Amino acid sequence: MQKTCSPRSSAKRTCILDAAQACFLEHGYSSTSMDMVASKATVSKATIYAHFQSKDELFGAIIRRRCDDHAEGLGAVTLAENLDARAALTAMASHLLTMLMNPEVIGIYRMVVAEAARHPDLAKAYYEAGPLRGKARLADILDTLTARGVLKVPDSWQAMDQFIGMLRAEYFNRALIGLPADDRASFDTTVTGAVEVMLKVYGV
Amino acid sequence: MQKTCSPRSSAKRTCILDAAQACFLEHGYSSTSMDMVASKATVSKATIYAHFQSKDELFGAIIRRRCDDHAEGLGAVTLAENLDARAALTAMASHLLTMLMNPEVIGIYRMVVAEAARHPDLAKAYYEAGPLRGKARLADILDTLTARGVLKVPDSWQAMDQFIGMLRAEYFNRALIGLPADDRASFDTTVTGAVEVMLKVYGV
DNA sequence: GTCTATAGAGCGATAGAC
DNA sequence: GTCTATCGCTCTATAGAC
Repeated sequence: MQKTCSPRSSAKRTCILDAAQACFLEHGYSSTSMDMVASKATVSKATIYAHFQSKDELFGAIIRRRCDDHAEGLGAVTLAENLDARAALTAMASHLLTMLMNPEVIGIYRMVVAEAARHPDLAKAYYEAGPLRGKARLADILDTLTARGVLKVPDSWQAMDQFIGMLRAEYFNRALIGLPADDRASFDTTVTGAVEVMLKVYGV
Repeated sequence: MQKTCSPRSSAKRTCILDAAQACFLEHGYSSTSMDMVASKATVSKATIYAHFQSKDELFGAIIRRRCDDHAEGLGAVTLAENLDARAALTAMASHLLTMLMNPEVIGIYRMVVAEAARHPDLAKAYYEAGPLRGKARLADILDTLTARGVLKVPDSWQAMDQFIGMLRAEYFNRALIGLPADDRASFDTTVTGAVEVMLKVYGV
């Protein structure tokens, strides 16, 4: 469909994206050089510039590609017909926290935070393609549970923010800044605690 | 107390630290050059290297200095004698969220997150000097409120994590990645919502 | 301690052959 | 499209005068 072919999903292009992603995740945006990416992708630097106009554009392409994957991942959170509130909330929580703790997801988030000041447009694209879609999906589930009568959530967006906030608390935050997990806040205590709070506040 | 004097709090040293902090906050660690710092501090680059061995060491000195300030700030959250639970929680929440939204605090946190992979020791120092001290102080307040009989918090550390998590949810997260505030999540709705949840779950 | 000047390395991006 | 070779620039860090 394009003039000089340059297919969006050529093997080389994918190879460059994979290599660049690995480099960015490991060293951050600014500290990753195009030579490093070229070396990792086993192509020449000029080839990279044949596919991507600049380092910034390469960075953006990676963020966009990953966001699509995240969105797919959260779309997979479906709701079995006859789950009670506790089971449904627990499924949502462990699915979400598992995704948040994925090293790739943490790496992308670190980069977005780090480059927020200089790439606000990228942060916006990331937010809308990733977290926002996930939140919408999960708020929808809360509304469904309310409609079924197993929960009573007046404002599903606010409740969702609180739910996600509790899941992204200590356990996730330590991982985000690279600290080892603590005894006091584990995966299970975080999930169970957040679910219990939701049940007490929004249970029928 | 040192050989060649080089006092830790010389005027030039403080001046360099102030300038470097401003540059790091604005451009991030990697994108800040020593020339920029020298220019902003109106000293020569060589003078900076007379006070700090490397760019890394300069970065560390700034983080450490700021952490002391944060700890002081949270130490100021004291508890009036006859506050009820809602008033006490609201005071804690607005004080904490105000501090979190401070551009300097956000900037420092961004840098710690961004450099977490390459400066794990710094992240640890930051966490222990900053968030950990704050959490200990606030968990202590929850215990006091429980002792007074106006709250019933079985595990003050978990409750504190959940409280802080809700405060650091959407409203803070958007600021962290540089997005403008949203209608749905404002300062007031975040504080009020978190307090209401805490009251419903841990109220007497 | 503080300056000017510069070394020495690495960066993003491009030219030109094929 | 892909390569080799290189430009022009900026970076961290240092040398040497004062």
